[in-house]
Amino acid sequence: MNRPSPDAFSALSDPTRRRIVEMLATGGAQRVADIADNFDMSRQAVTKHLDVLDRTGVLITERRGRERFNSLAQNAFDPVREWLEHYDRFWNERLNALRQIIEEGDAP
Amino acid sequence: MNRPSPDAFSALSDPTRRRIVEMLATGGAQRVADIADNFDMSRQAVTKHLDVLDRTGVLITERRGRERFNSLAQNAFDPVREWLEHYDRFWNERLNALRQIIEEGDAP
DNA sequence: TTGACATACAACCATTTAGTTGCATATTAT
DNA sequence: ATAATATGCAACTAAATGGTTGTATGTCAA
Repeated sequence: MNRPSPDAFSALSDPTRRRIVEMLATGGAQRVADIADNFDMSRQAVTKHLDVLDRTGVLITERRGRERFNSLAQNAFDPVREWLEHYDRFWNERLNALRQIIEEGDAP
Repeated sequence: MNRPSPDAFSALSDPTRRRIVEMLATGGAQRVADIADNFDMSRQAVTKHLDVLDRTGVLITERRGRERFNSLAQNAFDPVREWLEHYDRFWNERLNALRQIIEEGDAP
């Protein structure tokens, strides 16, 4: 009964999951219980978030003995970044067109 | 009874909304009904998505007569891009550390 | 002015999501 | 062997989400 893998976009859509990614990125806790200590919610709730991140490929989970170590995978958010870069091109064009007006209107 | 504004991350998390953004970015339809024509769902459902995008600041809505024109706002996804860029730095560091190993292991 | 058109408003529904609690299992330490 | 620890599994719940339909409102055209 495997749930469908959420995509990177929806993995990112939850603030708790973003905080988890931040923790792992900055070399913080990696074990489930240690990660959960940073949140005001149950360990099981955090586990669920970790599972979501795992299913999207954001996390790599390694079981050593009774402990589960979670670490970041590379390139997991590439689809998101690529999407943004692609459409940023459009926004930048518009931005350039508007920059003058904005600066003129805001400058002291 | 204003609903809380969803952030840019969750605005992006729905594929229908991403397609709407793509349509607007590529100069496609701007009126509600025309946008809705591109989807296999009711116009009202599309309106709800447009409202979500509007509340996050992704869209700018302009009412002219009986028509509503939707266009993209600039910089709406900046928080997302900044977040990604920040943590990409981490991933790139790890990637550099691993590149050698990967290349050595995979090269013919 | 009447009718058609574009949209808004509102109630409702099913599914998903984010959380909970209780209990089971496996591993380590004494 | 026993107890403590780390995690997993499962059932449940509340609220959010993504969709529906029906009706109302304002605007344009004949």
